[in-house]
Amino acid sequence: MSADSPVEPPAERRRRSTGRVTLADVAKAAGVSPITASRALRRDRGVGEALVEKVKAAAEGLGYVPDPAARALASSRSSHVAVLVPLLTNRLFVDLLEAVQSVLLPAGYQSLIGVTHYDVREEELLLRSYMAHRPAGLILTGFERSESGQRLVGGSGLPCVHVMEISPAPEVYCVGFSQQTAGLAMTRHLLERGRRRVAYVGAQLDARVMQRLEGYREAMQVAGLHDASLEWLDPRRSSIALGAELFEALLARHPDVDAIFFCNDDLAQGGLLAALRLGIQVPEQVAVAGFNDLEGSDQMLPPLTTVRTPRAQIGAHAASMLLALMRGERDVPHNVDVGYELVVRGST
Amino acid sequence: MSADSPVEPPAERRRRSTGRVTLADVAKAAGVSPITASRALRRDRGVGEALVEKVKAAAEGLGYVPDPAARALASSRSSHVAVLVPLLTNRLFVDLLEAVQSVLLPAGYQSLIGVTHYDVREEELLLRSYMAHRPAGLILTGFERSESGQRLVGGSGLPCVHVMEISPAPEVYCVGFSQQTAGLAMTRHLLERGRRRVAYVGAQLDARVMQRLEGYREAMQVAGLHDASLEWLDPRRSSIALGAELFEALLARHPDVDAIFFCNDDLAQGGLLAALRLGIQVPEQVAVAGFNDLEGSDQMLPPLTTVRTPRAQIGAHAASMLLALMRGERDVPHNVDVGYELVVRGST
DNA sequence: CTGAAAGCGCTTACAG
DNA sequence: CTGAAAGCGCTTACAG
Repeated sequence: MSADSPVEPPAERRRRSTGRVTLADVAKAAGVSPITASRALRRDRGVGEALVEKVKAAAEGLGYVPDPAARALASSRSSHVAVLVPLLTNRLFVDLLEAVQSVLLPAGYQSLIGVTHYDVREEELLLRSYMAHRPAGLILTGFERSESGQRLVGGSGLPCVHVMEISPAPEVYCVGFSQQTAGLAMTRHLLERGRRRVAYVGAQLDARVMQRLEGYREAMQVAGLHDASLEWLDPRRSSIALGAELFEALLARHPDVDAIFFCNDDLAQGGLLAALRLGIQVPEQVAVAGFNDLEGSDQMLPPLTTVRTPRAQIGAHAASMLLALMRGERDVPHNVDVGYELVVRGST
Repeated sequence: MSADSPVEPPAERRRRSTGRVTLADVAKAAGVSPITASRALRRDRGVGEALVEKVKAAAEGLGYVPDPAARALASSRSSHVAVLVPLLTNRLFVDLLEAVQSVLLPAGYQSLIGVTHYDVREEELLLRSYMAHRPAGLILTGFERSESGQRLVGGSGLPCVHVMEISPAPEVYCVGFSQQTAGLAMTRHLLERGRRRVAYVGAQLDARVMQRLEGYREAMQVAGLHDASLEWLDPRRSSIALGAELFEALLARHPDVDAIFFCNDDLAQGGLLAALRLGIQVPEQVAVAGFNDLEGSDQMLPPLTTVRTPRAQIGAHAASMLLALMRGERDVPHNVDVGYELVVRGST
């Protein structure tokens, strides 16, 4: 055996072996061709059950790990799924991502997480950069994007699932709920509690915040109580501090307001803390409602009434849907409405 | 031109072109060989400035995007950096990640984000799976990992930067601060305020929480005030609700406690809310301190005294350090201490 | 149901 | 400073 060494150098020098256990090694060990080994491992078409077992055993024994790069190059499809969310600082999207990962990872897919900061230009750059990695699929938040971003997605022909919103469009896959209906439901709840001067406070002003506003408007108009001066829209990033600031400013300007519907729980928590600071009674003087049921909302004084949004369910369902699309399944439902839940606590 | 079609099919049928603009196209357009084009684009070794410009122009003109899979396969090094954090539900790590991404993305690297849930077995699985992608580098949180996780990292020979903690070990790269010293500083602050019965409340009990505990112990022992029954350690996940629960339980058991040092701000916020609910005066009856300066801490009643941890700086610095290591730079500083800041507010 | 050949798009290792 | 050849580790497209 040691006799080989002196003769081989020239050949050896040419090689660039990475020391990796390769599919060829597995095939040799199993006594089949590399193609068969490849097919057996991927459970592709018919390969005799006996062979599949033999190949799997060989792979196991050698500690074979398929090379994603080689696979991607040969098949022009990687094991990556690009997942784009607006923010990681909103717990909502973290919960969504965790659920997505919990479905995708066991299925052999890696998530490439992109944070768009609610900026369509940033999203487009991310899309462009991630597309170069030939992802196997896409998960995108909502439907708001730039023209060319849209084209990138459409032109790629890649399976794509949109999350958080729903859409009747048949050419689009989505998992979410009607933000507008949820906004309507919360406003109705406040009206049913006897509130008349109900304000809506929105920040960030992304599409979903505006859809909730639509629901609020509809409920207020139906009740004949709509007053445009009670719509407070601030483009700044949603936060506890901003909620406190807007709560104080709104009540200074409109002392007769008897309920505030904040578009997100962090704002509402800030509002509740401001009320404590200012000695304003909640809900006696003013009722406070939020959206999303974020951490801490149930601990506030008083506990915050809000809309619980099933983001974990959305993430898991979207990932499963994407898996089905990537498998090439036909008649996958396009539009999945997972609903929402009104959670009434002490603040209203 | 249309005359070609009838003759070519057999050859065409063999091809599997993806329609992508390839390096060969760029090389042809620039009138150089693919190798030269490759080197020019990567700014590898000497390629005439004139040629570099010509190649770049050609690439630009054709809209060339390098194929990461092909690059990874040929060089056995991808453009991925694996970044492992314990949790995304702690804002701390989100801030860290954002900073890492903001440095890595412009440099052409993608982050593969892995969430370990403070579980060394989960971390090991992630490591194993990410290693298959031949990442160009690693960013890991802390030093606590399984034997085989350790071996995976060490054996790979990959550049690796550890974040959040520091270590004098010369073979290890890290960016962080001394958690123990920070814990010591906060405890001293409470003692200087005249507090004598200072409790430490920790949850999760990961390495850093225990290091802060060490600092607390040291300060208490030096002051001759250490009392082991005032160390409250709960393995459950840190949260606002848990902080409220532990605050109430601790004061019920030890009514003489005059200060509580929570290992994280979410716990402390919960403690503050519980105090409000129970009518316990903060800081008069009991002072409350937290750690990390998370969102909302400055909005609490009273505002929370805490330790501001420069996680954005840590993330950015770690990413730059990794970039230097991946470039093969020598004498990169091993151990970067970015410090921390005691933020004294109304709660102490 | 299985396999020999070619190719995916790059870079490494040698030469010149 | 530039290039022709080979190879990275897989899978696709054809055959049988």
